[in-house]
Amino acid sequence: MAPTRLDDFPTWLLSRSAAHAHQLLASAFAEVGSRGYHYRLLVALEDLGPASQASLGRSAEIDASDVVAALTQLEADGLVERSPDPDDKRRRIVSITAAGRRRLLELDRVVSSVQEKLVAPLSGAERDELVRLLGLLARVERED
Amino acid sequence: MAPTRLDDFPTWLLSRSAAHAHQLLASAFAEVGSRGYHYRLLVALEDLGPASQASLGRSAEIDASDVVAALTQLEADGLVERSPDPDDKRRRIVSITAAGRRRLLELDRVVSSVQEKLVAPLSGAERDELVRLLGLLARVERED
DNA sequence: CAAATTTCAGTTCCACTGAGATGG
DNA sequence: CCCATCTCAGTGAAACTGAAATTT
Repeated sequence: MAPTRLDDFPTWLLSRSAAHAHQLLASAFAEVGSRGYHYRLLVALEDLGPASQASLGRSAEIDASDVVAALTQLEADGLVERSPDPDDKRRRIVSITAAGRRRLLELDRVVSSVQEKLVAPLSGAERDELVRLLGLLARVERED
Repeated sequence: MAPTRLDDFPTWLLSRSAAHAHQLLASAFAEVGSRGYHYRLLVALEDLGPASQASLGRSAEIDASDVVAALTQLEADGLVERSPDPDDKRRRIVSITAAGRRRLLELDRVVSSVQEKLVAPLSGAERDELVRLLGLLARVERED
């Protein structure tokens, strides 16, 4: 055992790779004037259709307090709309606008190109295997 | 292509897994009154022997300004010592103490048990493959 | 009453930037 | 003059906590 080298620890490798991925994503988003939260919320909106802020937060795995601020920005950019829910007055129903859909398609391209850049050193089979293995870790995580 | 689902993106899976790993590590370190930076600096000290703060930072991949604060804590706990470098008065030479070595062994055990917990859902072969694939990503990263 | 939603304010952690002082 | 080192101060994103108001 060589406990002095971090480079074989799964935790270390994961942390390094994720930091790299995060940096690629953050700078790619920044180049088009967006952020990870914005993309994730737009994705959740397309998945769910018009939805409450709380359910969007659960779907995008973003804390409720952060959802408020991010949606305020998206609303200011005309990408989403908030309206009161007539059936439940606690809720505000959020829907994506036409501009929001266009923006999402644009961000999809940005994200896809980042994926490509990230896994560039791997073969097709290796990419699939990486996704499969990480999926196994994520699945267990989710069961906690 | 289904661009609306994040769950197949390597960046997303990496982020989720790394967050999980980080949480496991952080709480394991916290239980014994330590932190990731402390462990990484102690490892770097064992790798390099007595070294300047700047070189420790490069080895542990910790920003110079953060190295200062972390070493101040380690010094307060008696785990490292700082002394002026007679040959280069800009430098402070950091060395690990006997208590620091004992601490490092203890933290090695903590870290090892976290690795085990993290990759528990994978078979031995799968663990090796995950490490290999992440290593490929990390290697390219390092060449930038 | 308990629970859910929205919101604000504040905190923590990590990683970085900028600047200044010292010295090579 | 330029570069490296150490240090402090401050910034910014991500994620969270606590609390309050409203409504179910």
